[in-house]
Amino acid sequence: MTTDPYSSSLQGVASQRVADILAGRILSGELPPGARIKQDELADELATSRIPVRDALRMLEARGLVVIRANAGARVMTLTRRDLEVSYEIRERIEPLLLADSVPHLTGEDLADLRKVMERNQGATDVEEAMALEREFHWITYRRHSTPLLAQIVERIWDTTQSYRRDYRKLAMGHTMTGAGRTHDVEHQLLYDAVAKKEVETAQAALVLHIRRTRAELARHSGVLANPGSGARNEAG
Amino acid sequence: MTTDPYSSSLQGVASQRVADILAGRILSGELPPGARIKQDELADELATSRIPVRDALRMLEARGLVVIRANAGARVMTLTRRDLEVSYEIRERIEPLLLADSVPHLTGEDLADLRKVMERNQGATDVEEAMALEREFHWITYRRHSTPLLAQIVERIWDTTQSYRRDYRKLAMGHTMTGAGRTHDVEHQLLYDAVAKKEVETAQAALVLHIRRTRAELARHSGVLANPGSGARNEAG
DNA sequence: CTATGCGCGATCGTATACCACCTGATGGAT
DNA sequence: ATCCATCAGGTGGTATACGATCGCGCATAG
Repeated sequence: MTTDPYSSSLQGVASQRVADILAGRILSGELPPGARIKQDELADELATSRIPVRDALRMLEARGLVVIRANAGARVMTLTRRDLEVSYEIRERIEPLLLADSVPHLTGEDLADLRKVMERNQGATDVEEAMALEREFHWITYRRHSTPLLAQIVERIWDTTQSYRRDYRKLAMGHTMTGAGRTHDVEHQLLYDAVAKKEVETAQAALVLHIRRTRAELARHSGVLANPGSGARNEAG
Repeated sequence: MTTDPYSSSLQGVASQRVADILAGRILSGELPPGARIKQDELADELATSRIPVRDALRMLEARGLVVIRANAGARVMTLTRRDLEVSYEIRERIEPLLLADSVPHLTGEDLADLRKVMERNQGATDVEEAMALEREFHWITYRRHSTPLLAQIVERIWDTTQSYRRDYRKLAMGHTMTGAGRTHDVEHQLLYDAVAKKEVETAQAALVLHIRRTRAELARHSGVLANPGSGARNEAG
């Protein structure tokens, strides 16, 4: 039970329940990018009718987790290498905004939580655990934001890129465990220190560094990761 | 007719048709922020059942145009002053990315279109016309992008802020028609010149200036515009 | 052997009817 | 005057049915 920064409450509403379950499966990698999602099948499995399933799919489309094509079904969102690259460029530019909005209002307890997660992360060896902790770490720094709009955009990007980050981590774990892993930890430490001291601009710089280096790392390895990039300029019907 | 980066055609699909109509009403201001949307009513009016209407509402929720609360109905998205401010800060940071991605690939015809729209805009006095031309102008500069993800985010922000921009323009038209209006035109000219010369960084700078100044202008007048801002830090169930 | 077109099945989209539940408002009791 | 209970409107969900559309395999032509 990780403290997922997303997870909406509302248990009684079937569509929300379906959406949560589906989102979990996508974010956990159980449903990989490109996987087809059949409405009947899912409705049957979750003991509900197709309407909540359809509603859930629309909700997930809103979050960028699935893509729906009329009469052709829903599939888990796929990103091209370029999309992934762009996602990081966007993060680099807007997450500092979210951070600056939150940091001044973080409490002592928030900082304690942050430190705890950071330290647990430094000892983590399991990919799933590391991903969850990484996510939690950053979202604690964003915890006291007052800009849901911005947070939603950021979260959406985290969600849509999650599967690809996982693929990378699994790949990287084999041969860079000590090198890249350590750098990652150092960056977290830098970010934590700046956040704890409420040095907003330093924290922003640390965050940008962190995101940019991760992007570069990911780009370096993206050759082996799948994806038939369509180098098309805009779309035309 | 703005160059919508997605806008699926598909006329046969009722839900898409409903979504398009609803989006039009919201963007035109016919349905102002906060307006309630009743499913039965809309279904009846458009001679369809509630299912396509629900689907359409979910689609519009995905675009950030409406907000759906379980059992409490759908309403046109409302932004607080803070949301509006943040929207502009986001635009300031990510639209230059989109611009840089597109400008190098703009054709001579694109530039001709751009110039045409700019000149028509300089003579426009009608608020609706000016808004449409403003939108078209910028989207022509983005026309040759290859990053639908980024374009989608940008378009979403344009959509959700449209009603508020309209309110401002209507307000400003009365007493700043010559002052602010001229500045606006000059900025467009600066952007156009840089784009035409394919000076990407200059164009980006001009764009940032344009967005930032618009934001400042809007903030200055936002006092009179509605909105009961909830100064709450994050949400808590 | 490859390419083109056809047709059928699997799914999706939509319609209808009905019940269950939530929300907001109305009105009465303290 | 404030608070709580009740009630209608409206949405969420279920069940069922049927037309429309897309993918894919198969037959046929080159």
